[in-house]
Amino acid sequence: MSYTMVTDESDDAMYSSIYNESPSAADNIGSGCTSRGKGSVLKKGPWTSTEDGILIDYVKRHGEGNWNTVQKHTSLARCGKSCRLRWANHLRPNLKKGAFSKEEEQLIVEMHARMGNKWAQMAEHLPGRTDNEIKNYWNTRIKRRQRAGLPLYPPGTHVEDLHWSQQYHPSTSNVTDRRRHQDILQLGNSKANVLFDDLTFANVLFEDLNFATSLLPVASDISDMFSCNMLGTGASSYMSPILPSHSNIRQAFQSPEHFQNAAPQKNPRSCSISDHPMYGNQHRTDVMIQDSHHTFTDGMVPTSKPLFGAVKLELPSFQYSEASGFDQWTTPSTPQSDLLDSVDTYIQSPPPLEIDEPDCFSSCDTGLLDMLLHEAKIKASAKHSFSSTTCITNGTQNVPRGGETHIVTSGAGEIKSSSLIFEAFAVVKTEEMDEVWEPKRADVIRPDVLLESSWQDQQSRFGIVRDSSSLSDALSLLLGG
DNA sequence: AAGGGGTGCAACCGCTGCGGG
DNA sequence: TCCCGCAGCGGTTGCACCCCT
Repeated sequence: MSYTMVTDESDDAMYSSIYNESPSAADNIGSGCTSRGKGSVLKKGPWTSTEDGILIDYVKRHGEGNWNTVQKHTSLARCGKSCRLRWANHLRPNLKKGAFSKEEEQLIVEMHARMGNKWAQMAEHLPGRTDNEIKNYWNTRIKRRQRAGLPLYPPGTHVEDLHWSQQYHPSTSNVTDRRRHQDILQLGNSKANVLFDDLTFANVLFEDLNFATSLLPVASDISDMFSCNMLGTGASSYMSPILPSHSNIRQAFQSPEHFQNAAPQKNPRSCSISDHPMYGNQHRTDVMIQDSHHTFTDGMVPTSKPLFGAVKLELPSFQYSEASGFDQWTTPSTPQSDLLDSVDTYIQSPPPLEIDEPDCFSSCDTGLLDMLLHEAKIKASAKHSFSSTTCITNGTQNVPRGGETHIVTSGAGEIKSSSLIFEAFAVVKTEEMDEVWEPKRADVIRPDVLLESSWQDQQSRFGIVRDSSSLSDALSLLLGG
């Protein structure tokens, strides 16, 4: 749908009446445009063609910038911000109108996976497109995919599996990002919230299970199953992830060293989530799904509205510094060393901690494990064609495909996947809220830890040669092997 | 045909960063 | 160093249009 909001001359008069003379006109003066040049009330609302012409003429004569002087030098009763926006989004030359092309759509998806809601930065890589356009597109896309029950990122776009970790990495999330998350959640501190922790982990699990989709054909199904069974929503796996409040994270990780100090360095096995300020002392958080117009449960949640236990679901953003050279990334022929390094590190690294309770699964088994395994067997038996060298970049454009370098062999990926699946069972277990759960492997699925120290470091630090055999066995079970 | 909800675009709002005085 | 104004960004809202019943 495409239509212009420019009104004709008669509308101009109408809007003059509405915005400048109506009793409510003063109410239309937002704090963003408070100046009242020439003693007149600044106009708001849709632009008229006359106003457009005036602005275009002004820019021709004076160039862009100095938007606040537009009102002084012209008859426009618009604030500078409004002028700038109008020019940038509609009037400036070389603007590309119309629907996004497939290439543009894919680029947006991949950029969002990498950048998060950095619309302006995305617009820089889409000539002729504005940040507003991209933002609107993304928001509607989110809703579309949400309605369709699809994951936000199409299969094959796996960078999102990384940026969850990246976003929670204290040293890489910038101040602005952190600030913007301050109002995500207002969680109290009175008592431990096991469910909050559970859902947090569950979210990570879903992400990782989706990640594992390319490695494990059954993983996505498992993920969906999890979302239905664990959360009881019946929605897609992306419907109701719960993330910890960033403000809490900020408190917990005021410095990179903070976690290291607080983390169970001495004896990781003795780590309890409740030991850490990030995970301890959380209120129980229930899942609230809003799905009304302009309310996003996926990717964006209005932060100006009170959230009852709901969390801003801004998708994990694989935030890169501007200096990281995004252009390189957009050029397929250029080595994607940074991204791929992350990918490879993330995927190929085995879980850092062993499952130290041999009876974990039995004690944690709520029946879901059996169901999962059963389901996995069925699916695996139906998918004999599963290759042990599944390319993790299947379907993505910018991550090079194929080639040993970028292919994750079944070993590590499987280990991770199965490990994460098993992680979930501890999570499932704790849905029985009456029990006090003391996770022994909290830092296994804490992305900040995963980033803070490499998997390999974790291994060496904890003196763990990963118990990969058990996990491989588990995977074999999942695959019906 | 009508109306009510959904959809998508345009514009506004609040905030931050930055540069100049 | 501080203050102030401007530019820009991201989130949010308003509203015209679409579509379904």
